[in-house]
Amino acid sequence: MSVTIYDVANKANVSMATVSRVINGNTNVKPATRQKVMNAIEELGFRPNAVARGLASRKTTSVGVIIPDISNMFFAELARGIEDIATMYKYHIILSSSDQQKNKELDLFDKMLEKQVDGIIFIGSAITEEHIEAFNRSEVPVVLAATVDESSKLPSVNIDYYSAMKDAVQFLISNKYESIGFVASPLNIHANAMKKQGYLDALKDHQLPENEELIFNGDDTYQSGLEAVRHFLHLNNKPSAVLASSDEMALGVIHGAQDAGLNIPEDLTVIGFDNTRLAKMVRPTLSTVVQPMYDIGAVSMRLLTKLLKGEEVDQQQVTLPHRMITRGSTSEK
Amino acid sequence: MSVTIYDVANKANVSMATVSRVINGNTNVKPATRQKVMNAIEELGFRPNAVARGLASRKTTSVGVIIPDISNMFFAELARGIEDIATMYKYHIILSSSDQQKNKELDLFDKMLEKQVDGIIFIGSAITEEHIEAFNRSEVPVVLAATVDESSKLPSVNIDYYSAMKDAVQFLISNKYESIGFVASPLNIHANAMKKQGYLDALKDHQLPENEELIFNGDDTYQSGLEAVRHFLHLNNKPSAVLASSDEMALGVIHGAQDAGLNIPEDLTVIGFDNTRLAKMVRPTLSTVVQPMYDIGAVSMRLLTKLLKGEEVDQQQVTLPHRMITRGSTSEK
DNA sequence: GTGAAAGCGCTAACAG
DNA sequence: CTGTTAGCGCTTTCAC
Repeated sequence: MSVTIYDVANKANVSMATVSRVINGNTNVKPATRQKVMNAIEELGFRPNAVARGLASRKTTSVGVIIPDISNMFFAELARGIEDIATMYKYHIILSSSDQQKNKELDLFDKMLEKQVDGIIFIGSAITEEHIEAFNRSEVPVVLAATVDESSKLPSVNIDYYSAMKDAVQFLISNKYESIGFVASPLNIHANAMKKQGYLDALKDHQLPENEELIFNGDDTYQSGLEAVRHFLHLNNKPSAVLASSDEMALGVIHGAQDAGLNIPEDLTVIGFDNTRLAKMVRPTLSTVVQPMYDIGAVSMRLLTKLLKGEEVDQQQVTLPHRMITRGSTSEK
Repeated sequence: MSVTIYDVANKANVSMATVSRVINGNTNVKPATRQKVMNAIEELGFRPNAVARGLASRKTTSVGVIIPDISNMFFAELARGIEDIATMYKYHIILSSSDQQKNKELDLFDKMLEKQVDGIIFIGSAITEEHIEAFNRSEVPVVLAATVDESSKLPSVNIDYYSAMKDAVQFLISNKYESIGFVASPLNIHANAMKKQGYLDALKDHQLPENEELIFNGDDTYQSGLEAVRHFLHLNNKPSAVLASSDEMALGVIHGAQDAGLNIPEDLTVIGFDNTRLAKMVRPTLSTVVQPMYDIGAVSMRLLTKLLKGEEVDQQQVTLPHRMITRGSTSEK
C-alpha cells in the first residue's frame, strides 16, 4: 500500500489537515512547519492520490473531450489546442472519439459525467434536441468547439462558416470565374450546411445561376475529392474553379484533375477550406480558407476554464476571424 | 447533490451492498431484487460515481497515454488504435503530449500515477535510465508503443526498424541504385538510430561506400524533407534515390525535387517510411515502408489489458511485421 | 441472497 | 496557525 497523507502527518508530527494544507499551497502554515512536512513528503516519496482528492473535493481537475476522430488531422490539431491550454490550467484531458455517431456521442457524454469530469468540450456533428437536453441536464459546463448548434444558446467557439465560404466564392467571382464547382462536406453537420449556403448566396448575390451539377456531396476524404473532380470533368459545362469544403478533399480535387491531364491553376482553380498542414504539402500549394483549428481548441478550453471558475463571460458564443490565403492553386485574373 | 447508491438502496428497500452488487453485475442477487433495484436506478436517474468507485476499489478503469504530439498524424493514428481497444475493454484514456521532452515525459508519468491510472502506454523518445527507473518504481504496468528501449526489458510493441530500413535499401540496390541518399529522423530516438544503422549495414553488405554527404539529418517535418533534397542536389555526386525516415519528410523530398525541375521517379526515386495516409496524397504516390501505427497502438493496448488482468504473457516484447509498398515514386529497373 | 460496517485517502468546516 | 471531526460515494469483507 502506498504512502498516504496520514503517514506524512505522522512522520512530520503534525495533523493530516496540516499536510493537506501544504500540498494544497494553503498559506496558513508556518514556514517551519511547512518545511517539516515537505521533508517528510520527500523522504516518504509521498504522492497525493487524485482520486481521493476528487472524491473529497468534488473536483477532479480533468475535463472530457469528445471528438469525432482523433486520427483526423483537423481534429488532432484542435485537440492539441485544447490540451495545451488545459495543461496550462492544470487540467487533464480524457479523450474519446465518437466517429460522429450520435449514440456514441451521447454515451461518451454520460461516461464522462460518471468519471466526474469538471467540464466537457464537445466536438461533434449535428446538435440535436437530445444533445441539448443532455448538456443542460449536466451539472458541469459544456463548450462546443468547431461545432455549431442552431439555437445558439450553448457556449461555443467557431468561425463564421457562412461568411468564410461566401468570401471565397466572392474572391473567385471577382476574378472572373463564373462556373464554380462546390464539393460539400456532409450536410447533416450544420457548419457544413452553412458553408454551402454561403456558396449559394454568393452566387445569387452576383446573379449567377445555381447549378445542381456543380455541387458534389463529398464525405471529407481525399478519395471523395478524387471522385468529385471526376464528376465535374464529365460535365458539358465544366467548372473553371472548384471550392472544396475541406483541404483534404481539395487535395483530392487537385490530384484528380492532374491525373486527368489538367494543369492547376491554369485549367482549374482550386480552393480548400481549413488550412491544415496539408495545404502546403501539395503542388501547386493550396489556396484555402483559414480555419484556425488550434486556436478554436485553445479558445474553447480557455472559455471552459472561465466557466469552471465561475468567471463572468460576456460572450459565450465566440466567433474567431477567418481569412483566405492564396497560394499556387489559384490564379488571379 | 446528485443521487447516490444510498438513495437507490432506500427507494428499493435494500441495502447499499445489494445495489452495489447489481451495478457491478454480481450474480449473487435474486432476479426479483435485481429488478427492484434496476427500477429504482432508472427512476432516480442514478449514475455511479466513478471517482468514489475508484477510491474504494483502487481501480479507475482509465489508462494514461503519454504521446509526443497528438497533432502529428503518425501519433494520432497510433492513439486511435490505443483508444479503440481501450474502449473495447471499457477503459478511458487520459491523453497528454510530451513534445518528446524528457522532463515533460517524466512529469506526466508522475501526474498520471497521481490520477491512479491503472496502466500507462508510453510513446516517447529515448528511454533513459531515469525513464526505466520511474517505470519500474511504478506499481502499474507500463507498455512502450513504437518506442524502443535498448535494454529490451520493458513490455513494448514495435516493428523491427533496423530490418525494415535495411529491406528498403536492399530493394533499391537490387534495382541497381548505388547512390542512395538518406534523410534521417532525430537520432536520439533509438528507433531512428536503428533505421540509420539498417541503411548503413545494407550498404556495407553490398560493398557500397558509406558517404556522409548522402546522409541528411532531418527533424521529421515536411520542411526538412525540402531542405534535404536541396542539400542533395548541390552535391557533385547526386543520389539517384532517396530514402526518408518518415513519409512527411519523403513528401518534402518529392516536392523539393519537383520544384527543382526533376521528375519523380525518373530523375529521383523516393521511398518513405510509415505509410501514413499522406503516402497516397501526393503525386506520384509514395512508395514506403509500412509501419502499422494503428496496429501498434491496438496491440500495445491489448498487451496492457493482459498485464492489467494479470494474464500470462509469454512475449512482452512484441515485434509486428513490416513490409514495403511500392507506388509511383519508385521505378524498378 | 442480503445486510452491517469498516474503510479507500483526502478535503473542509469548525474549533481552539 | 494547527488539530479534530465528519464525510465524499462506493467496494468489500464478514456475518447472518
